[in-house]
Amino acid sequence: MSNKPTKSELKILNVLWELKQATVREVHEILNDRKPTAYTTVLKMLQIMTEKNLVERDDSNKAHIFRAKQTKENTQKSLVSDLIEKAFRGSALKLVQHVLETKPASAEELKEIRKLIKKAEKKHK
Amino acid sequence: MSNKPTKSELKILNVLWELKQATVREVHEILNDRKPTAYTTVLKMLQIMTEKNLVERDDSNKAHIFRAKQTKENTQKSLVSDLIEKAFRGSALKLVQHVLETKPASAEELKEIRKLIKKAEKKHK
DNA sequence: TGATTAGTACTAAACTTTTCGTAGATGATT
DNA sequence: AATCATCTACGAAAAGTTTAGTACTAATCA
Repeated sequence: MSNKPTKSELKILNVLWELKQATVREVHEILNDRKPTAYTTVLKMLQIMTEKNLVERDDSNKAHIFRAKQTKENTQKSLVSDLIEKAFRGSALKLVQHVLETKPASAEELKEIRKLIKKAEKKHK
Repeated sequence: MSNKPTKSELKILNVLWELKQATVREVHEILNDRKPTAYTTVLKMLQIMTEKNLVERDDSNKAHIFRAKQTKENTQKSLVSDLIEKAFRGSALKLVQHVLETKPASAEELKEIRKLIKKAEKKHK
């Protein structure tokens, strides 16, 4: 459950999560808009990701269809764990602190976070 | 303000932040305990980091002395921004949510986070 | 002073990740 | 059937990162 995708694997995963599933062409179209990229580059990445089991492939049609193997949530969790470990030496607090300072949350988001804390505090009871 | 250090650069930065400043030897001793590493590997990394301006070097003595150029806090902030951008598409809330779920915070830490929220909410007034 | 120790510089290999060209296969079109 | 468009497979170059050996230099010590 902790296969950390690389930077460009993550770009592809984001597209797949968005579209649920996609062909190489579809992924390519989106990524190519953001940054010019050869079609075969995306293809190759998806092949590698299939080998790494980051993605699954349905090859029953000519144009293979790809799906992310992990949910966005699980992947995000593993990225967060990684960051906490490597840059925050285990202090979740510090990370939250930085988030709140770096990305000023909206009033609603803050309310939402409050809820999460209440929930977490209950666990401590 | 947004030069993202690589994995092993971060290992070195962590040592420098801890010691405030250090020679290659000092950094090497600590890293080598965790994972056997040649002295010159650490030296080379510090040279590269000097070029990248991640670190500054005082070469007035024979054994050069290195200091991190960015504070731990600033670097952490930039790593968090990067993660939010790349994996959370801007949703700070989601990140906090994952942190609270992934790394169960202590009661004290939760109290601390509450404070931060209050502070953030004041800004919205 | 001659030998030893502790240091930096430089080079390059090894490894990882990203990129893309070329070839060949498959399916659609006329 | 011949042509054209679209696709996958494969190989390998390019780029980025990490590792460590060798050479040279400066300081120390016996």
